[in-house]
Amino acid sequence: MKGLGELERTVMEVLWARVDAGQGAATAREVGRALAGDRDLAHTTVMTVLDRLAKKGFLQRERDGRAWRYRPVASREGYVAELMLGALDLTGDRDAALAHFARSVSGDEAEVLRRALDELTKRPPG
Amino acid sequence: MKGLGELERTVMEVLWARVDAGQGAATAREVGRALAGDRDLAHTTVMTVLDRLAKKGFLQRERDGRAWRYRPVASREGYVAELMLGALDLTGDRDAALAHFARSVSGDEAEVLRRALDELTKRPPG
DNA sequence: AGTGTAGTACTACAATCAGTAGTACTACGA
DNA sequence: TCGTAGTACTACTGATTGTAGTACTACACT
Repeated sequence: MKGLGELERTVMEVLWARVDAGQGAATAREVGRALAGDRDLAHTTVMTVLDRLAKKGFLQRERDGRAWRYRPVASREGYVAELMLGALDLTGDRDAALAHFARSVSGDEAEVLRRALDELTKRPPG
Repeated sequence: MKGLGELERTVMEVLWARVDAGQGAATAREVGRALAGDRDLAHTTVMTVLDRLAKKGFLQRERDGRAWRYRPVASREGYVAELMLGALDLTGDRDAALAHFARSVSGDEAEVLRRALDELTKRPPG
């Protein structure tokens, strides 16, 4: 799993937020507008980033008239989980790394993990 | 947390293996020898990588005569756990990402996680 | 029909990072 | 004093990312 740059992640964030808001895929123009204020990027810059993201497989695009609409392929959580799994792959001893990780999260987060694992037991993954 | 390059990680691997083997910090020459066969790098290349790793805070170095000896600051597991935590920081909703992650590991790994979390309960982190 | 606007594809350029290594200089043992 | 090991410093290259310009096309409105 490749990491993304700062701007690339910001753009993904915009797209994910739209998913959360129940809005669909966005055009470059829309992403640019969402970014305006924060960053004042040239329209082509936004297009380039969107295009690269799509080429890297993070976005899927579909035509809407002459324009393209982009939507995230994975959820934000899915992406983060992928990154974490990728980190895990960097070591020979995944179990040791996992155990170490479990010990490094906060108490509340440990609870979240426990609960998710419990759910797993009740309703095994499909 | 910055990610490391391929060679950088390989070098860290050599140093971590030495820790596992109960050998201490290594000189550039020793790292180079450990790498030989796999890769045939110039001595200065190894030195450069070691130096960069130290500047990035992954290695600590101490004098041994005229030479430097390098040793990892963190354990392999600690490093991986840091990476995973870093990925987690990329999202606003850490809990959702954690839960997603818990659901994406294999059954055996879920078990490892559970056990580590159980240990946490018995013997809280200090 | 002509013109402006939005949209695309293609190209480009600078900065940073990582892999790789050379050079110049120093210290030490034979 | 000569070779060897070691360091510090510098450098080059390719890939990635942020950033954006240019050229061309489609469409709507006057």
